[in-house]
Amino acid sequence: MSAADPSTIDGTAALFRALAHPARLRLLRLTWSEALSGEHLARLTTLSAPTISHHLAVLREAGLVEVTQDGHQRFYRPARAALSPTLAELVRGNSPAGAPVADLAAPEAAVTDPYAERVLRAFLRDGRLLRIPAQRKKRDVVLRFLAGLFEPERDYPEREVNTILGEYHPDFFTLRRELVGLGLLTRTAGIYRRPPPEAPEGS
Amino acid sequence: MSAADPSTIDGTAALFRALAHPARLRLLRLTWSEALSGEHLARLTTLSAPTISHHLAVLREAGLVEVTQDGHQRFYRPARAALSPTLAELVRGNSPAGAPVADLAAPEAAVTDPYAERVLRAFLRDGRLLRIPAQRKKRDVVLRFLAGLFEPERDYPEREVNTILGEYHPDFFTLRRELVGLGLLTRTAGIYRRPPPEAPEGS
DNA sequence: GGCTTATTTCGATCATCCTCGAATTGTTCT
DNA sequence: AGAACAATTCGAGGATGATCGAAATAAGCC
Repeated sequence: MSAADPSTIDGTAALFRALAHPARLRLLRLTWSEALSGEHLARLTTLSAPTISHHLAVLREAGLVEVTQDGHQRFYRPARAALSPTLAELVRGNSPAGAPVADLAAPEAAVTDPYAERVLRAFLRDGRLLRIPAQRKKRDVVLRFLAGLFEPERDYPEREVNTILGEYHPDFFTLRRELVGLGLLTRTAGIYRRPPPEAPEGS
Repeated sequence: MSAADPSTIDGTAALFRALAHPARLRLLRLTWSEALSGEHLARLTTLSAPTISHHLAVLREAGLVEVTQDGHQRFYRPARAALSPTLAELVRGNSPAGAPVADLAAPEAAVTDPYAERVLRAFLRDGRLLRIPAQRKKRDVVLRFLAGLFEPERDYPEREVNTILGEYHPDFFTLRRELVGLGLLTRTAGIYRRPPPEAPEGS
């Protein structure tokens, strides 16, 4: 129930938030060499028992400490594995090894065409578009994939379109223009829609 | 004037605080592959220009982004060096290489005795007491060093004694008891004092 | 069962932070 | 100089978090 998932942006922010208070950093330092009870920690710091309990709960919620119960006191120690990644790995959402992110990847993009799959694998990395393909055929593959991010028949204000496309490439403007140019999105009065899958193009 | 010093606990907390918001994580991600202007970022996210400016200022204050001015816009990119340490290194206050911390080390401990110096170097690491020496001679050296942390002739409530000693070792209780046992601290009515340097012991 | 100790929950207060509209500064172009 | 654009500062609101006293929970001990 705890340990906010660091593969999401909000989860990563929660992890950093748990570390963003000097009292909690001190608790991790004090317990580094040996596990300590909450009451012991309350006396080491100048904080009250409820406050220590609160901070330990935050650290536990973030998966940063491990607890072992003994008698009627609990001993806390840092969860070293959770502290092993670098800031850069966390910021980018990488697992240290290279595990799949695959989360932002494709809400609907059940890609079956082997050629399309190869192109997407080449241009998408970690949920981001490395660059916009220059070749028209490859660019079409990418644009169709991006169109799949939008639910058909739903209204999207321009700002939302920009946000969605911007997750994949900073130049959302070019992507948006090309999507409209191919008819994969339609624009009327500043509102964008993805046409129903039946009629992708008529020419 | 910026870039809160991560060798202090408060500085480290400030660094984590700068990373503890999803909007700022997103900004770092969006600028990872290419530097972007603030206005561009404002359109990629759904945030207003002042809000983006605020978040970029926070990141800059923490030394997490670099700025290059060009025309009348500024391009931001992540400061990768600042993002290279692991969480554990930051929590413990280690520089990744092994640079000196030397800050909590010794307010007054002008150690001149070469033997004492050798003992302290062996048992103190990064401003913490690795373990309490078992040999009496070595333990005396460490206890005399710890006594040097207290100003002579000043009143210390027990809580403050615990805090000061606790910075060096979790078992501040043993340390306190031994300091009193050697007469390096005196205790009267719950108040601790370090006696004047003239008369350390009479036996 | 009562008593003690360690931890947690609750409730309230106070401080900090986020967000944006409006206004300001600084830069480029004409 | 004046217009246009990007960035920042200022001020206000709403939200989140830190801290502690008091009370509740839980686990040993007598």
